[in-house]
Amino acid sequence: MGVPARRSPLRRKLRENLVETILDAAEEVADEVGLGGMTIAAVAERAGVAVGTLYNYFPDGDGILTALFRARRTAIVPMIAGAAKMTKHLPFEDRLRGFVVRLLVAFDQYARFVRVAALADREGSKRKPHDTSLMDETVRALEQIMRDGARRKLFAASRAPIYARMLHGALRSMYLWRPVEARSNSAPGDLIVETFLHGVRR
Amino acid sequence: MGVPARRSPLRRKLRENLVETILDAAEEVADEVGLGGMTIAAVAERAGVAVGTLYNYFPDGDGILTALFRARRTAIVPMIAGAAKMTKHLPFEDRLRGFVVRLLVAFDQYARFVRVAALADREGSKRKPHDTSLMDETVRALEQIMRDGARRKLFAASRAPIYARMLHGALRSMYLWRPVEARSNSAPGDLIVETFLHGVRR
Amino acid sequence: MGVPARRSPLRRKLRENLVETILDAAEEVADEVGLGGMTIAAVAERAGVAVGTLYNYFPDGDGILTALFRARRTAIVPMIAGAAKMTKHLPFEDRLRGFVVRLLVAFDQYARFVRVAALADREGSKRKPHDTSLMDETVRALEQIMRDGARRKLFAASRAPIYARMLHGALRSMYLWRPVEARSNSAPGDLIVETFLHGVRR
Amino acid sequence: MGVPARRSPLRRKLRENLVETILDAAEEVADEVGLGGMTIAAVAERAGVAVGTLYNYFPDGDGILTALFRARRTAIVPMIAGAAKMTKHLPFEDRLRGFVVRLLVAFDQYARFVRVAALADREGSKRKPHDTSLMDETVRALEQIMRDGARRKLFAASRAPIYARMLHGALRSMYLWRPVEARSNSAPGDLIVETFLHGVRR
DNA sequence: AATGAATGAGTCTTCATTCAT
DNA sequence: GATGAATGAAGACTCATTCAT
Repeated sequence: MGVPARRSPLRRKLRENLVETILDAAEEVADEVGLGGMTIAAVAERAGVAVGTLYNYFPDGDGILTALFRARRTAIVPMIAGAAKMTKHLPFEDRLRGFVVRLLVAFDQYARFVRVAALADREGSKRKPHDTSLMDETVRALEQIMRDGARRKLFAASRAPIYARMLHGALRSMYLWRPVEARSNSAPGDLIVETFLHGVRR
Repeated sequence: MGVPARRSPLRRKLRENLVETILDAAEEVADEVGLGGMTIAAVAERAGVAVGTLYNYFPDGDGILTALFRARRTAIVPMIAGAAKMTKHLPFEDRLRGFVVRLLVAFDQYARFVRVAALADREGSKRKPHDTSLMDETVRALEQIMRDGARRKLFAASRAPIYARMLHGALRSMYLWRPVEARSNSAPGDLIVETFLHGVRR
Repeated sequence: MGVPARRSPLRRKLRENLVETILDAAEEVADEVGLGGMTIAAVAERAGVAVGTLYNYFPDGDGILTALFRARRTAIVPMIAGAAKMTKHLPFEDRLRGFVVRLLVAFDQYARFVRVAALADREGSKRKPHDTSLMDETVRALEQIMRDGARRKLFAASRAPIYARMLHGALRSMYLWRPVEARSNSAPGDLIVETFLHGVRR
Repeated sequence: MGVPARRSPLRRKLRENLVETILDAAEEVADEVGLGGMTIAAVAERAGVAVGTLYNYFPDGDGILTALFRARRTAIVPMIAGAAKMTKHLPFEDRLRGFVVRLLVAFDQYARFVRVAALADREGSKRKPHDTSLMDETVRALEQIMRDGARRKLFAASRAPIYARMLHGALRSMYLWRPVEARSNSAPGDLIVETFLHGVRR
């Protein structure tokens, strides 16, 4: 089955929030064996419930993933949107710095899911393509900030979408790589942003 | 026991080179439904042969993917290595520009596979993790160029790996996005490189 | 993905003891079409369950046969060993008579399996060679009794293994033939033993 | 495939007698991996010909076995019949001794096939039950001899079939066991016959 | 006549989903 | 609601048989 086992008595954290327990389990399993390697049985076992129980809360296997992506999105997207909004009044460079710092903080808070989502964007699994809103939202927020920069005549408006993707990709690459290194180190993110900003400057 | 065979009116294009036909079919299918969604039957149908025929050329399903990755790697990695070597004598900035141009040309030549490989790096499918040498090789070449830049005192040596990943991620992101747009447009790649180079400059 | 389940109107006789139901089904099928002709689907159908159910109880097809041989061995071998032990104190001839009578009673109780096992000893099927302990155990017990006879100077010790195999083969041949005739007839077995005993006498 | 390989140049013993070459190959393979484990490809490889060639000589896979059994029967049955006939004039005991000696000589001449046939009698393979004439013929000849003995009032006529099977089984068991030991040793066979004869005597 | 690649039906095995308890 | 055994469609793989060369 690929997934270790960890026997049932765990996760009994009160039937109170079984939905969240199941989503956590799915997230863990997906992180360990990949979306394509995830099985309903493994999720149920990790959650400490019977498979049938999953179907009391979700219509089917994809429903679990859909819900997981929705739940995390509901938590993370406002943080991204908030980061964009809270820095709205700042000059372009400070805004980008502030946004990215907040973005990475948010991502670290949901590190496991971000890992799952980052590897799932457009993933080639047998499952239906899932919600990519995390990436989409990040790119969208970055694009908005870039358009802001363009509006301030720092660069041509046509560059905004490319810059947004450039920075997104750079951060993603760093993010997926960093785990190997020490965590909770914001230096790489800072370096990327500063390099980008300097590069954008006239 | 057993039943007659019927002559297939299907693609008989290159019965001469069935292995390549099968690999192409696998590449197409993987590009369309993802590595995890790929089935032996789909590959066989796309290749215009019976399932049994695949097993005359490959030990099993994973063997097809292994061969696909090996075949493409054999074609692409030398192009990457060659791009790195051919630009060895150039000053840092010119070298990076030259390398990336050649890199993107190579990738465009193998666009479908690059898409498959880019989405498969570290993918979480039920299949064994496959050859990631395409990404690895690209990052490695970029890192070497970056170390070259560090040697020329353009930036601290400790930044080389981060810069390599930064640029790699930026290019990947642009590459996976661009397909939607017009192809054969080197502008986004140029913009990314120039922005990066300017950002790195003192 | 996946499709509904239908309540099976089939043999629900001992849902309580599905393992034994499955082993019985395998035994029946093997007796009818041979070990090599046995298919998982046939066993499942005979047992009145879906194929998937077999895999809830056994790791794979061979696992079913392994379990069948183990189960029957567990039941029969002690009967053989018991027959040998219970007759230990008797003089050679009486011992052999007593042993064979008990042996045949035991075999008649497990007639179907004995038939399967007798035809499977050293069988050349595509399946892994299975437990041959039934034959082995019988020959071993006979050999021990024969050594007992040799110890009592009834014949040379070197003859014990040959005599054991001689009697075993004679009984096997009779056993596999008799089914065609009336069962529950101990006469042929008695005749064989008496003939053998007389033949051994000086 | 189970069967080693032994590359093609062998067995070129002149296309003269391809049929016999193929039958020999089938016999060897069956002896090594069992009837159930035998594949057409293995037989073809062992025979040093292409699979298609087999179908020029036999209608299908079973046809090869049918032909093998027929060919060997054609060779062996006359030897058995001859042994029975040549000893016809002898008194019962001498006749049985003479017959068995000749029988075992014949069997040793076709040891490989006898092994295959002995394990195949009623074998549980996925193949149709095959010609069992070797066993049948042996039992038949023994039965005839036994009836001869009964006619001479040495024992009741009803015992003839049982005695025939008894002796057949005893010899079979010894025969399948002996290979482990030194071959070309007629002592066990003699012992069995003498013991039987003594046992039958009043 | 010989070849052996191609064929595809038949089997085994997995796992999402159901539902009686 | 929770349970988990039962279900069977779907996918992987094997190998007897065919037939173009």
